[in-house]
Amino acid sequence: MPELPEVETIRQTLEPVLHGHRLLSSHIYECRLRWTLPDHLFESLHGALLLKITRRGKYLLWHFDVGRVMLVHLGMSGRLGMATPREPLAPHTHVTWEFSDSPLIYYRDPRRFGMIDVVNKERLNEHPRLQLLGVEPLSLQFTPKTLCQVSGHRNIKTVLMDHKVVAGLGNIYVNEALFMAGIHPQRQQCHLTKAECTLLVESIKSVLTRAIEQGGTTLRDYRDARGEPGFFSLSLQVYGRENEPCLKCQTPIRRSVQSGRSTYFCPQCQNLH
DNA sequence: AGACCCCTGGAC
DNA sequence: GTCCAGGGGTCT
Repeated sequence: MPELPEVETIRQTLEPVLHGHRLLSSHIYECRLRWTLPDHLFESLHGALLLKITRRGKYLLWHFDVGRVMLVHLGMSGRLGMATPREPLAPHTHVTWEFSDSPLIYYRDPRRFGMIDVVNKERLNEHPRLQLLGVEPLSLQFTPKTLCQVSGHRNIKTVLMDHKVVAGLGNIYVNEALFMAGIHPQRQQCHLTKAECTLLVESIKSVLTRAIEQGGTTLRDYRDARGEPGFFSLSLQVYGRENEPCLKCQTPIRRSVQSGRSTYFCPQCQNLH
């Protein structure tokens, strides 16, 4: 479900509620996630003050004043939200956290592809899920060079989906950025011109920035931490538009499958050579 | 690079 | 019933 703009929107809607509040208690209702939650995972955080929530790729990092950090990844169907203490928990609720003077925070994940972990601050960058992540796409470190330096003959869509190269992109925004840049998803990365790499980097930054401004993309069930949907769905140019006319040239949008994921593109506007 | 795996739920 | 889904880890 959530790609970088959705995770960032959740961060932005959750942090103002929790920052400066103390974690009083937590409860694990369902320990089966991508990796099973240990019984006492959150114990070291009880009584700790939440300093801030940051984001790295699609991971949310909850920094506590005891030198511990909680990592949360939402997988495909994970959701962080707020509930009143009395209301019954929705199905597939894995964890709830009770913070001082705050609504009850829950994590819910029907497909169980998400993960939650807690680590020492000093060990954060060595965490197996973080240490191999590439650059942040909205940072100054993400440049045309990032794409040029990748070795091999992979197609450009696969390269952009590779979090070791650039962290946080997903299927929606890769499709959208490639359309915006006029680059066919099956182009070999090593055959892109410098100008195309530049345009692609600009397109990625542009589409992510606009998506964050719209609160992300709600296709089915994505909601921010307040329960609000995202409105970038209204701005999608190719994703999910198979057989619909290209918004630039009217040619029907095509769908193919690359690495098991749907790829949407305009065969007219997106150059293969 | 690609196939397969992990899961549930919704559309058809 | 079948197919599909915004994730990614782990094998060959």
